[in-house]
Amino acid sequence: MTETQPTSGFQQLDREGLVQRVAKILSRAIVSGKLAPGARLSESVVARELGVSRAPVREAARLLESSGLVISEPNRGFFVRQVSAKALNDLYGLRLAIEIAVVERLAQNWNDEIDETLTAQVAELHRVAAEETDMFTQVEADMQFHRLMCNGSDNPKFLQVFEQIAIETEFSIMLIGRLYDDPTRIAETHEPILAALRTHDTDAAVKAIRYHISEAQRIVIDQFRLLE
Amino acid sequence: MTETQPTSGFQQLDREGLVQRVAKILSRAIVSGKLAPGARLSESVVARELGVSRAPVREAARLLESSGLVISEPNRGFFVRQVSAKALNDLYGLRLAIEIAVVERLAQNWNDEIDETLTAQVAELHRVAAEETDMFTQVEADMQFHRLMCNGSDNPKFLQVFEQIAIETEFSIMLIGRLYDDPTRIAETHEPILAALRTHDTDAAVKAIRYHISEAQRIVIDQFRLLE
DNA sequence: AAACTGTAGATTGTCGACAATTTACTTGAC
DNA sequence: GTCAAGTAAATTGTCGACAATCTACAGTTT
Repeated sequence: MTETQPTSGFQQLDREGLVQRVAKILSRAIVSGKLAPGARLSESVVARELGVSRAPVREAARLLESSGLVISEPNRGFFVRQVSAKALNDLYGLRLAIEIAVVERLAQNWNDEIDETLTAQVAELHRVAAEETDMFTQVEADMQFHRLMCNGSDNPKFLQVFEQIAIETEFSIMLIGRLYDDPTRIAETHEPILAALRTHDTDAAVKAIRYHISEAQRIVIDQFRLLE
Repeated sequence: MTETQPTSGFQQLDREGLVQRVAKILSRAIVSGKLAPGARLSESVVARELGVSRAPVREAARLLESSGLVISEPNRGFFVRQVSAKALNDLYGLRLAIEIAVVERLAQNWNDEIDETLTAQVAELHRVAAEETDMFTQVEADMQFHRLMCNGSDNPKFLQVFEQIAIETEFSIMLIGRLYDDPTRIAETHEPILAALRTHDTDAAVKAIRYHISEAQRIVIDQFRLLE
């Protein structure tokens, strides 16, 4: 429906604006830990380093502000956000609320397409666990499973909030510096959720997701407190 | 704790930036319906009308974008968001998920201060209903009750998401143009929630909020469909 | 007539410069 | 030595101008 001209196999060339590119670079720098929490994000410095003017940098920073990676203080500039154990804990609280609603819907609107997608993602989880890939890949694969669930809920709002949560969560996990648990075990703990959804058992699915998120929360928070 | 200089009763004079002021003006214009959904938000026109340069207008528009009032199309500018019945329905779905989590917490962490605050707000609801104030005031008072609940949940994340929801909801209700229900009845339907919370009855509170939100959802959506 | 091409006007995207504000440092009084 | 006031450098806030892009309309071809 979107493809109007399937004549030649030309690939859509990069039409994303300067602002988006700057935002991506900055967000990578923050999530990967190159910019420590609390660090000042100087417009002039970033602009000079990237060889652009300050205007796109400012807009990119505003974008990052709305995804919660940086905060702006009037007349003082942008700073990489400080995360506290409490804030991280609260984040998981929000995530639980969202994901409970999502699995409730999924259990009712279950179909083969979603089944296939989620099953494949659990397989992917096992694959990256076995191959012992880097932490970023592991965390991303985990998040992707939950993202797919939100996407399958048929409510874009859940996905929208989840994306925000995902960015902050990854940010915090990267801060911890190492994976919080055995990757294989993480892969396995997704299976009860899937099993419950397959049988349209709403209560079991809610219980499974509640357990899953709470476990992740406990482990991450424990690890995080060690840094404070 | 925030007051460091309680010497004289001076009021904090307007230190909020130009961006915030522009954002507030635009947001008022959109929510009040002066700018119809789908309308283009021309930077140059707005800048000229307000007597400022385009830079602050752009930033304000970005701010509004993150609160969901406008959307930006690259190289084409900003447009007032179109809302569909489905989107509005989804919004209430998200709101329900959040508020369920909020009342669960409130039922457990109940204290006199919150009790007092919420009771006062229900009284306020009855007051504005009796005085037959304008719709905006009515809706705002309703939202304030739920905002106070989120605020009392001791999880700023819930409040943050709620604020986003509140803006979009008010926007949609203003679109409908008239109040969706009898104000007095609205005021009354908040009481079961409060009653359940007072007795720390989590299940009853969840049931009450579920009923409350679902009713509002049903009424608003029905009204909204008439516009489409 | 329908569809493509080209051009002119308008709008957004980006930039460098100046004004306003904050920050760091120095100076001076107690 | 400590604290306050004053000053200079650095940084953000805002602006007007130019470049890149889009939109609409006219002209041309089939």
